[in-house]
Amino acid sequence: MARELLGWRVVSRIQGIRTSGRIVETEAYIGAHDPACHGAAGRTRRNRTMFGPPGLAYVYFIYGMHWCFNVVTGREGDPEAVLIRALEPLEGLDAMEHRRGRRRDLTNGPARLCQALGIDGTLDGHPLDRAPLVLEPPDSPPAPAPVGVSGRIGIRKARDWPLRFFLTTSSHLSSGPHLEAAPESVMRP
DNA sequence: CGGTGGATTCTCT
DNA sequence: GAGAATCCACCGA
Repeated sequence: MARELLGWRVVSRIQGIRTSGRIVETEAYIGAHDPACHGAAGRTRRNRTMFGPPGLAYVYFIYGMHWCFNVVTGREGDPEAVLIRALEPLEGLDAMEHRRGRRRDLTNGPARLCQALGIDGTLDGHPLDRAPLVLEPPDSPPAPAPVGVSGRIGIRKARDWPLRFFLTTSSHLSSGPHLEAAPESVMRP
């Protein structure tokens, strides 16, 4: 599902402002046997949405100041989700710039894209087939694009599991030292 | 450009 | 009380 979601669009309508972006980078968190998955240690108040039915938004707060947005993908009871790590901005660029307080680096990072689209904890558990936060499929047929795979970013446990997926030609991927940290783990299907 | 450390709050042990 | 699926300002080259 993490690979499949590349090319889909995330559309938000927050405070009457429409913003959207195309998914270019994702990470998979694959359930109770995945040590890096929030659901690995069982159901808690924080991660309960992960255990719900697929199609919900799992939004969690991290590092004292950031929100991150996941798409719940597992069956009810299975804590599986896809973290949306980067978008290509499409609509509402001015609103994104205003929310982010800068004109670059609007959506290249999981917390950055949440800030740009106005996503916060009030949307945790929201079904993604309706406003104010909607997941839309790509235009059919989707243009073929090379997909890169690497280890996941910013975690300690199971860091080398090849569960990060990205459109290699995108100029909107998450930046920083992480991207170059493990070039040998990047492969082309 | 790369490296470093601070911000800041919530959750669970 | 530790640590977290992060970001940003700042530093030096």
